[in-house]
Amino acid sequence: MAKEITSREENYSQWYNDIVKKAGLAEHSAVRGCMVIKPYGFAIWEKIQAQLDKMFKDTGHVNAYFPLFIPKSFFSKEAAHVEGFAKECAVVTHYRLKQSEDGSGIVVDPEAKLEEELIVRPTSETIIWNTYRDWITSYRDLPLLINQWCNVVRWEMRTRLFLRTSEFLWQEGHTAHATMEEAMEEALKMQGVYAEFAEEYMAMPVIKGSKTANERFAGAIETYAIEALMQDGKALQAGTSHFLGQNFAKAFDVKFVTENNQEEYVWATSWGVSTRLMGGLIMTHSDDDGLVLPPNLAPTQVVIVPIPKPDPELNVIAEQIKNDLKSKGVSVKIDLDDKKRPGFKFAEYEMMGIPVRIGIGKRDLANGVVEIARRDTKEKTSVNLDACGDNVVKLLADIQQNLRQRALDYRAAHTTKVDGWDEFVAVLDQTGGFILAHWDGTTETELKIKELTKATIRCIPNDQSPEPGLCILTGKPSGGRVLFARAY
RNA sequence: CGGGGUGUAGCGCAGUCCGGUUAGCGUACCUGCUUUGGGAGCAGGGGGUCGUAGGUUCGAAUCCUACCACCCCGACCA
Repeated sequence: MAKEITSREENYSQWYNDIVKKAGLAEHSAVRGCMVIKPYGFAIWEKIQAQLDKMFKDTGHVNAYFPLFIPKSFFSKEAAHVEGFAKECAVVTHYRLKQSEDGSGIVVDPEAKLEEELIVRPTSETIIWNTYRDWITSYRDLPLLINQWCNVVRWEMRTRLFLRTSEFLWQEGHTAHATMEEAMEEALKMQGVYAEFAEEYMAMPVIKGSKTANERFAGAIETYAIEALMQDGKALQAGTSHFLGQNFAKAFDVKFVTENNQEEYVWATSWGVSTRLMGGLIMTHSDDDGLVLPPNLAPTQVVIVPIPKPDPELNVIAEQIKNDLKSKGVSVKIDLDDKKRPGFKFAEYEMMGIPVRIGIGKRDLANGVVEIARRDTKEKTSVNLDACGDNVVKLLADIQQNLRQRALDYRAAHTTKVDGWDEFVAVLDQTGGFILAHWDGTTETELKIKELTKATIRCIPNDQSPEPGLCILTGKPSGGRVLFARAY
């Protein structure tokens, strides 16, 4: 019992931390607020990256890379943007160190002060739009559809592994368009890409919606988001896509000439998802035995464990199964470690969330079968050796499907329509989860509700149906329900 | 940034109040033997600037000061 984790019921936060650590995903570093992503955690991130990157390419985007540092003056060109990020920026002021006068160590050389301070990017709109000015002159240059994979820094006061760290990895797409309609369409398209990725690959159901003015990205006209529901009943914003209007084009003077020889400002979008997705992945599926990974994102989908320990006869069979599965596109690992016993390995692979485990023992072999165990339900079945490959392929698809269905069921059971204030408060405290309720549309009311209950408006659902009602707080008229929740 | 807590072997902890042998326990690790179908048993062994830097003292894990990091709860955010 070397690696027990805290149960969700006992302490959800601790459970999350235990999984991140004990599944070998990440750990705290010596640097405040910054994490080390360990090989297994990074392998999952690489799977996420690879799939998203493919989806971006399939929708016509290309990758590029822009600088980590942004001159302070660029940063302050778009008023709302500066205001939104000013409080959490790391600033580079000097470019040299030297031995201190008294020999006690290294100090910042006061003579090496930068003429203009550099901001470590919290997001790259400004440096990118400053560059786009030179790249865009004609309607023929549009649309410009660029993405970059990089790190960003937002100086957070309170951090949690993957969910909120001072430095994190993400991708940010930045596109330029000739018309408002096209930019709007792009922003919605990428919200759709994120939603598809979340549902099909992460098996994490999401609600697509737009943000209220209060929750909108600094500098955006409209922010679209995907919102997921975690197992503790709290919402997680898993991706955002912004329609930026002409705000950045005007701030950085990015104009193009139309077919009719008219000079116009460019329309913009930006969109991003981050390593925060890892947090969502963990909290959507995992259980008290450890991580549970959807097969589509598991670095290793199947592990083969010879029982009681590897020997030539078993290894040959294991190798056959592995080759068969590999030819079917499944990633497989055979555990040839003869120092650890099977029970230990079972627990270890469950902690790591490997979707399928195949046990091969002499007793099985005598009967021409292998034991197949699935991580999501922990069911074990005996399967004929010749049917093993097909069976596992089917099982992986089934696990992917089951995880998604389970998450959908959870969400359905934790989404409540509420019409009165007392009920709103009661549901928040007892059931948690998403609440669909009427709101009068003002920021003032939204903030008041947040102050009273800590719940925020996660989004105005894209598929919101018109329905007259009364605001749960003020009783003023509302045209439709919005999605409330306590959030990460 | 406020309130509370923690920091001693890879991990988990005792010892700290009330300073005084050689800093201990569990686990992990190494060696050997016996084991092996759900986290093996026995025996032996290695591993510590007690978070960092100062200070008090004959003597500091223990007392004092400052700093750093992390955890929990708040305010801010992806």
